[in-house]
Amino acid sequence: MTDLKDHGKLGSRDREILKDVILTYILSADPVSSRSVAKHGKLGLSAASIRNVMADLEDWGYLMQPHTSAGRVPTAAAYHLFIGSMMEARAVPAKERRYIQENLKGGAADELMGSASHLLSELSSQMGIVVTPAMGETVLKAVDFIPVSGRKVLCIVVSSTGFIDNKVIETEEEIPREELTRISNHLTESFGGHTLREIRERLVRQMVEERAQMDRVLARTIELARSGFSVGETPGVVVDGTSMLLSKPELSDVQRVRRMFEAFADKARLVKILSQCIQGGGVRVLIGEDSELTSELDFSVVATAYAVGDRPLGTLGILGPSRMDYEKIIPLVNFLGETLSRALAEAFSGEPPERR
Amino acid sequence: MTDLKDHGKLGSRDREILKDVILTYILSADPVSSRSVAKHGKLGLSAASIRNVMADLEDWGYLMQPHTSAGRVPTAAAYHLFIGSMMEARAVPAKERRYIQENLKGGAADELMGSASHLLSELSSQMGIVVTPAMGETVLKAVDFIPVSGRKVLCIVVSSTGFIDNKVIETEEEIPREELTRISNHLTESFGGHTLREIRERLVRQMVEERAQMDRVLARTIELARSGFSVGETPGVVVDGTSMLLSKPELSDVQRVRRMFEAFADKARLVKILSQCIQGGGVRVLIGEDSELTSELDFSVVATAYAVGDRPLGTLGILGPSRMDYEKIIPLVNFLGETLSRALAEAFSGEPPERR
DNA sequence: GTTAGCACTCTCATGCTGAGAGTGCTAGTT
DNA sequence: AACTAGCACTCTCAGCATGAGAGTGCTAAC
Repeated sequence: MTDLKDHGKLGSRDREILKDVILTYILSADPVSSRSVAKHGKLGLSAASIRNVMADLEDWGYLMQPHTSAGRVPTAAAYHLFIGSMMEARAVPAKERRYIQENLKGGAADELMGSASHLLSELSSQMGIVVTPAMGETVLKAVDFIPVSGRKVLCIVVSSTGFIDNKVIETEEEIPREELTRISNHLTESFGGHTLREIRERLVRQMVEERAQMDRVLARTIELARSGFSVGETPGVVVDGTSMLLSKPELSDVQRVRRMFEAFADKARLVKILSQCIQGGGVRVLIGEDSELTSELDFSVVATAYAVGDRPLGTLGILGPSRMDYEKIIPLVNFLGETLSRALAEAFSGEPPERR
Repeated sequence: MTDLKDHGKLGSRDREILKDVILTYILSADPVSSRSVAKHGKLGLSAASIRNVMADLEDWGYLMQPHTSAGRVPTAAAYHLFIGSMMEARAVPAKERRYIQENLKGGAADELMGSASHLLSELSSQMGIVVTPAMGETVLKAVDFIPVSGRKVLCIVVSSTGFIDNKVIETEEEIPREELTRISNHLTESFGGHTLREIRERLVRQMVEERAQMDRVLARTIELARSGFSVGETPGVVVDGTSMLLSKPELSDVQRVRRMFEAFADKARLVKILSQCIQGGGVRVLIGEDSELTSELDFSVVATAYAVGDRPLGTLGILGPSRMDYEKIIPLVNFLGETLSRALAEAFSGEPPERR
């Protein structure tokens, strides 16, 4: 708004006070008054002096008052500054670590997604979100074709990380069971280890090149693979703990609750927001202004990517009012990202990857 | 509350007035006054006479007033009476029929569940719920075992109606890929057409009887089948249109919204409520008193079972404030149940079943 | 059996008031 | 020059009274 450039101008006392305000506000949800900072704060200043500083902080765009003579509330800029350079992350307590690891052990990939989402919401008291990989980007482990009836075939695709997707496709002619089995074995063996997208592209190229001398089996193989592998182009979203948000004071108004739900009904938007976090490692935080959804509601997103090896699969994170305990939540999201990555890798390779 | 036994005592005029009150209330959500019935109603009675009747109806437990000098509101008993003997069901309009049929055509079983739930909520403006079959009760179409790593095997079970469930199981020793394929073929061929529960039971019996002379392959088969077929014992729930409910005037209080969400977080309870409807054909309506959830919130459930052949698979229905348009919603739920059943049967048999 | 009339009750929106909280400013202190 | 005490000012919020409006119940007349 005003001079955000002079971060540097913030003296150490200004920073100390801003930090105090933010921490208090995160805890209380009420606008913070100069008096309460003076009392609670470590620096032995009077309320009046604090007031001066807070007025400056407001000029610089870090604080705002809901109305004259309410206390002051941190802005998005303040949170950014707080997270970037004044926060002291609190490591995830051993107890929670153990709890997470126990609940994220073994199981099929889709169960892992559910557990991760639930853990996020439970441990952060916010809404937990996990974006599952778009099948097209995953590495093929196995294919199976099951004749359903007539020319309909159920195609089941298993990714190397244990995700499963399926689709009913309709072939041009009825294909006998044995041939389906042969084809699926063939595809599994020759294409395992590549992404579905790669495979599709390769098959299409092959089809164009060899159109002339294709035999029937090859033609059928290509037909099946082309339609079958178009499975799950769009990633899914697993959400948990919506009711957590309802107890937050910022959602005491039904209108806001409604707007929130309408926003969430559009899963594609959630995916888009979360996906902003997939690039680059580590945890990313989106506050207010960064997206339509969060700004309208004064919400924030803390998210990170999970991956197997160097292949990013999806994102996971939490969503809640901007006023949240970043010192706890950022390490939590980080840890969950790592643990989920490891759990998936484990399912893949069979052995736990070496720990650093 | 008071003499509900003398339903018979309701004269035709009483019934007419009660019906008017219910219809008006469903439309307006406001307590309805004697005056409005007198004006709007067909019978040319004065407000005073209507008042007398309404006082009687209150004594008999069909109406209640939120407070003296508000209008009156129908009780659960009134709704039951209305649905049982005074409602005129409005057939689903042809346009909606077509819309439903188009959206419930083909596709894999899990997509069908999602579509059905969405259609329910969209067309009723209430929350749509579909309970998916517990895998244990479905008929086996095919099994597949895919080696994951070491002794871990991914077991994929396909039901004859196209539902898929999967599970990672850990075997006692590593089993080579070819043997897994042989075993899955064997199981698929010899047990297709039976329910998972039956198969498990039969295998366990077999294991006990032949314990002595079991060869290794048989032992492994039984091991795999036992653990693999324990898949999906509990049914799933697909919910859609939660935000629809938020616009209802009865949820203008955040506390209620919160209680509702907390109730819904417990999917098991939803399943239990909906499952009360699975027995007996047709549509069932639960109003208020019938369950903890609905009574606390003044909600109702309209649900029916869907089935393939004579085998009931799951239930589907809507949930919303008791004040809902039963004349429209009951036929809607009924039609959706039939259409979903047919769609699933079609996927199963390949041909649309004969129509009556 | 029906209706008109009227007193009564209850809710709800409105406006007022005083208490409380918090600020901004100024003048005085260190 | 930095800090603080004091004070006037502003804004919110809860409580209260008030009056309009809606709806009922009852009674007496048709």
